[in-house]
Amino acid sequence: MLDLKLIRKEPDKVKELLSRRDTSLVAKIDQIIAIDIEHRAALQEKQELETKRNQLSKEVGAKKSQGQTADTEMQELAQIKSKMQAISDKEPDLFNQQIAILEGIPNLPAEDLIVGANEEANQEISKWGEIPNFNFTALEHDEIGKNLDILDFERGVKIAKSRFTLIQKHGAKLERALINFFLDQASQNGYRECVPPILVNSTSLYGTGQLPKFAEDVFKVENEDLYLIPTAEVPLTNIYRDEILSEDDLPIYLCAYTPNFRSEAGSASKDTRGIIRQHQFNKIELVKLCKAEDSAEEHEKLTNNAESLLQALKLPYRKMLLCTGDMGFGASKCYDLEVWFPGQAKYREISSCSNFGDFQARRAQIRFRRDSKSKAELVHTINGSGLAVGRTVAAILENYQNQDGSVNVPEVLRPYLGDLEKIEA
RNA sequence: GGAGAGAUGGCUGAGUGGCUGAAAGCGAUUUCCUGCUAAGAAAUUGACUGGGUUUUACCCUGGUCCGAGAGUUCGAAUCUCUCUCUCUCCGCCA
Repeated sequence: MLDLKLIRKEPDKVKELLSRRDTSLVAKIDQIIAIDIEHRAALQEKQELETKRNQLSKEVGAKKSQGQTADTEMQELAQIKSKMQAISDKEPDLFNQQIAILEGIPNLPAEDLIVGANEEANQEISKWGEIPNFNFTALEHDEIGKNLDILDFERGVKIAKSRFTLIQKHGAKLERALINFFLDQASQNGYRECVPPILVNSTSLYGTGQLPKFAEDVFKVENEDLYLIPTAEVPLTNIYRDEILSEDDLPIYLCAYTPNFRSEAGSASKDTRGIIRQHQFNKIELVKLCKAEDSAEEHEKLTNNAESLLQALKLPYRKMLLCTGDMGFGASKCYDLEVWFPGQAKYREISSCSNFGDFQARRAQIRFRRDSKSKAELVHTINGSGLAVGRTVAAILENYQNQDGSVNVPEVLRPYLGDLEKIEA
């Protein structure tokens, strides 16, 4: 959520930055400012009435305790009360209108981003690794997985529904090996390993920005205020919700392996084959809470942490800096890591590393104090995948495939698989 | 699932209608004191927010907040109702 004070103070700057994302947002800022003026007038009026009420009530109390009557004061109070009725309905109403609009406004993009409407304007920052040159026709991962009997799409659908897949045998082992490898790496990089709840309440989803705007993207538990997490970012970021940390606590590095659940509403015919886009998938998430002045550097470091995993697995990838129009709702700056899929002959996102600035921290009220005298300040939050496990499995199947249908195991994973070198049917 | 108890500031914990934004203790900060440390003394110490002042900061002056929401009352941490959560015991269970 944007800072209302910033909107008041520098409306033109806010509008200019938001228009880089989407020009239609400018009107919303104007709306907020208009309501804000009205709201503050109403608030002032209400507070003046409250002041009077408090004064008179005190006088009534004083008189009554001395056995005197206080009819004049009581009459005046009755008048004030009826005036307050109207205003005390209006004031919170205006405030709620303001918040409702504010909740739907995305974060300001960082000033140095390329302005663009969609992924076509994203900027390639770097490329790593060599694209494998097969002397046979490379298969796509779903084909390879079926042939090896490690991906069972039909039965996944039977058990649940479409976009659910049964992973088994060496596929399941590979999945587990990756989870362990990623967690070990995260630990080495200083991240605190967590096993958080994977059902969270609506307040937590609000804190990270999934609610209220993106309610249709998450699965909700019936008759409970609980949702399946779409990413471990939600529970991890919310660990310190409504808390004031001390400066020494920062930066905080957190990581967790969790399954993630997404309804994929609106992506009906996208990626229907394979395990690229599933309702349930495993991911290791990296989260950082830090001071404002450190967030740019911490963001770079977190992205490097994610990149180093692809490098260790020797998977070719490119690093994209997202343009203003392609970024997620809460991000102010975002790198996507895209891994090469030889079967599909294209790069696909495998990690998204975002700096949220204070956008999430304001919603979740995560603050810190520099010393005992200073005011509480919002932290900055940063997160990224390190990495999406299912997509890594898919990438390994495609990049490490052999002509005979077998798949080599990346060297770095062999210790995790009892020194297995090759997955064969 | 059944029965009961409870929810107050960074923490412990008083407070059953006005003198309570909140006793007391702990912790923290500042100052004083002893040659350092330890001990001791004093003061300060919640969050959010409107307005004034202001480059900020500081300051001044209001308002709201004692789990959440609604109600009673001139006045609610305190009374009533609804909800949420926590704890204890019993039952069930990985």
